Amino acid sequence: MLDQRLLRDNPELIVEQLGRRGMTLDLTALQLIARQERDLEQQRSDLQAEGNRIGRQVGELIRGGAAPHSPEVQALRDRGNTVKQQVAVLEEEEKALEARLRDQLLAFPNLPSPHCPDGAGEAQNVERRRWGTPRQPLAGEAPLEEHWQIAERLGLIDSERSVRIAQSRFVTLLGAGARLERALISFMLDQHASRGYREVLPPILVNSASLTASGQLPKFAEESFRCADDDLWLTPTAEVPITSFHRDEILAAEQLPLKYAAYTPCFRREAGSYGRDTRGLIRLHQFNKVELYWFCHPEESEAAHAQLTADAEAVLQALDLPYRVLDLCTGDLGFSAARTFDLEVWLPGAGAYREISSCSTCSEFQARRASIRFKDGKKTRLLHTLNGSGLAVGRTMAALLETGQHADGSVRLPPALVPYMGCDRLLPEA
RNA sequence: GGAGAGGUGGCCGAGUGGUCGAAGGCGCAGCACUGGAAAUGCUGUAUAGGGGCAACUCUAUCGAGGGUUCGAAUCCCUCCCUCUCCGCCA
Repeated sequence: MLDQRLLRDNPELIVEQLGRRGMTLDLTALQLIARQERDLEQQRSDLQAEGNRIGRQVGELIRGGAAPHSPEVQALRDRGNTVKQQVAVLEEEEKALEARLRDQLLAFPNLPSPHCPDGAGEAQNVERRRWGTPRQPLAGEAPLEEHWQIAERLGLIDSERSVRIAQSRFVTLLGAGARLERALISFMLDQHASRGYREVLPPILVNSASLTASGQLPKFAEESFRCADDDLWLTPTAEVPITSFHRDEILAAEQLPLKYAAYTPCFRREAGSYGRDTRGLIRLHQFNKVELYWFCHPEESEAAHAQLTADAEAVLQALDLPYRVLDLCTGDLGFSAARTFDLEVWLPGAGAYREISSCSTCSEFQARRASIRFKDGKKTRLLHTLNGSGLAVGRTMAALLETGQHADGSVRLPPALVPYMGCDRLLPEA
């Protein structure tokens, strides 16, 4: 959420910075509401001060021996009632303005970081670096298979029966496929734990306040699954429960940074993506993800962002999966993010880089929505939140299958996974 | 799901209509004492918003929301949550 004071005092900055996202805004009306709201608040609290004075006077008079129904006391009572009515009227107006203001403020995305490259859309994302050598088909070799072909051939997934259980865009993992998923989750969590992250296993049903705090609500309600009879939703990412883990808290500066690594299933409706990535593990309504999350001091968030991204990259490196890092431009930035590095893994079968992690700093945007602060000396300040996938598990499996595919039909696994899998390759079922 | 008890500041805990944002204690911070520390003493120690250069000041907040009253932590209503017992259950 944006700062109300910024809206009142310097709306030009908001217009300019959201302009970098491609938004055209006129905030004069909203600024007026914000100022009216403040003026009303001033009037109302002055009136309340008078009411408090009257109340105190009545108390003093009665304690001093005045009869409760003497004309003097009665006059004060009458004035008190008048004041009360006036306050009620002002309060109602004030609440209405406040609600309008909040609704609108909640719908604005975060201001992009000054370091975020300007651009209109994904074509303007800036590639920062590459790691590893993308596997290409050898001359004369058969074309490389896509992961879903490999997975079906090896009996690792069953998509058709999953439709029977749920609907399309769900998969069932089987045998070595199920085991590989589990191995990857353990491997990722172990690696992050060894790098200073505290492991978390949060609730995966979350309430509306939690979704609002991290930015999915109110604008993106159609992206999440909702439980009809409760104020509960299936979490679209562990970012949601972790943000709200510390909602309404004031942390000590010495506690920062707090670093969490959480495995959760994630649920997304993927509205508007019909026909895209319909096969395999790339785009599902339910997928597993290990999420990295930092709560940190505002002055340290830029370094934290680099570190968090490096921690996500370390997983790809440990798995020998080539990737590149994109610095998302302002036009491609997510709602809550001030700056985002996407990690794109190389999929040899598809012959393309595909997003496998998105590492964002949300500056104080989520902290303000969730009211998460820390004591900076005498002052209480909003902290910064950062999140990144470390990694999306299904997509990691897809990359491993395509990268490790062998002419004999098997899939070679990277050495790091051997202790978790108990084997170094996946073989066709006998 | 049924029955009962309860939700007060970082924590414990007092407070059943009148200067209560809230006694007391613990914790924490500063100062004094000390060679240093302990002990002791003194002082300070919530959040949000508004006004002011500042000192400071006004308003709100005792689970949440409404109500009664000139005045509510205290009385009434609704909701939420926690605990205990019973039921059910992995």
